[in-house]
Amino acid sequence: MARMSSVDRREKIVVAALRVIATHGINAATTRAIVAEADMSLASFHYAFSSRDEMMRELVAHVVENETIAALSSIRLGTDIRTSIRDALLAYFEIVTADPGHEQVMSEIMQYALRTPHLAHLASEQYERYHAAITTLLEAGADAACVRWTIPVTDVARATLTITDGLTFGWLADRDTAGATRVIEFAADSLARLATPTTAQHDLAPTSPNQMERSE
Amino acid sequence: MARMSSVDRREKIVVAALRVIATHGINAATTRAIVAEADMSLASFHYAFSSRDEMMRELVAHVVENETIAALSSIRLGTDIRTSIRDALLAYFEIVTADPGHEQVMSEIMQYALRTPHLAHLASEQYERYHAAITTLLEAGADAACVRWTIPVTDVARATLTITDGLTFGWLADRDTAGATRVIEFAADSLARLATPTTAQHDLAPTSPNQMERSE
DNA sequence: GTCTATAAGGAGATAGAC
DNA sequence: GTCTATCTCCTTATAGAC
Repeated sequence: MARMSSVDRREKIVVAALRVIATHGINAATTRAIVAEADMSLASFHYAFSSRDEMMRELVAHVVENETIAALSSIRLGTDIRTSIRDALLAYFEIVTADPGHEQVMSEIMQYALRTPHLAHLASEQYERYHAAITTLLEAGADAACVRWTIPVTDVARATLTITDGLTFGWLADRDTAGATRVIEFAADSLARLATPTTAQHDLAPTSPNQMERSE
Repeated sequence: MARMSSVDRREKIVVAALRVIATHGINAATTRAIVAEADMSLASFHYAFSSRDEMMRELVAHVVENETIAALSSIRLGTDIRTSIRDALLAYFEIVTADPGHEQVMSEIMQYALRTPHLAHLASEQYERYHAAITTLLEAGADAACVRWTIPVTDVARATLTITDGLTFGWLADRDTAGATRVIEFAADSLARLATPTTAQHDLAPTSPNQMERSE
């Protein structure tokens, strides 16, 4: 095996560990299984990391840093906010169904982090990154559709994140793609109702923002 | 230790295993940790179960059979459907926040089941039970409020389940109770819009109470 | 820097006394 | 039926040759 820099070797190990977790679950991610996947010796592992725990810390950090934007890059925005939301949810959901193992890995790693006191803060940081990314997307979507959100956009983002999490978890449990698709239609309707056209210049809010009239 | 029937001994072991999982996570649920919690010897464990796997199968089945209704028994129905839904979601959410460990255990066990080919069907069965329970509750709520659902009640149930799952997962990650509460308000608004009064005797639907009937 | 060999301990499971 | 003692395998981690 050729020499490689310490950083590359650590990266290689982490990526191999992610593959092992995807295939056999986080419980099977022993150092032996990981070095077999990475095609290196057990000693090389402990040359790169002082312990398995240290590797797991780096793995969680790696996931938090690299996983945020991938699912959102494929989103296209349109001029109708409901359609934009629906398409975005469908695009996300298609990523989930196309690679269920990936979401299962994310979920297992989050659970591992939540169980590990030193890593728990990384789980909430990961969640915060998703939240921020969706917030940005919702703002861009509103601009493109010439609408504004009638409640704080961060609250719209949290509702959206709640729905994507629920869709993911539920589909992993029962694989009911048609049912999930119907929920997406409902969610797109409901979230779109939180937007109102910006063409009217007055910014007078209606008495109950959640019951905004939609232009029919 | 006094003798106990085989069924009692197995039950005692399963309950002890659940306590271990709640305290230290499913990875720490070794046979040794479990028998220590159950205050019995290692040999007694293998007298009751032929293997740890067999115990885990029974544990998952135990959870599936006993966990369904607990969260729903406290729900009270009112005459306003939006309020009923909101109160029910808040009641569920309060159960989650009052005992976060419990939901984490359920989540870990579901994940374990999904990873174990022989047990995967139990995960979907568990999900189906939740789905059925919520369906029943939604039907009773609609009756009490003199409304009917404008889309199949099973679809309303799936949307509701999506939201409760998302609320749970998200709150476990970031513990933002206020944010979750705002999502519940949004969800109650959105779900209530799927109902329409039954006071008018004709079953002619009002003009497009929602867009769910839309299909591509 | 990377390897082989091995230490040290934890895991599931079993044997055999009582 | 329940116990103690033990087997065998697997785990993380390290020592020391090259």
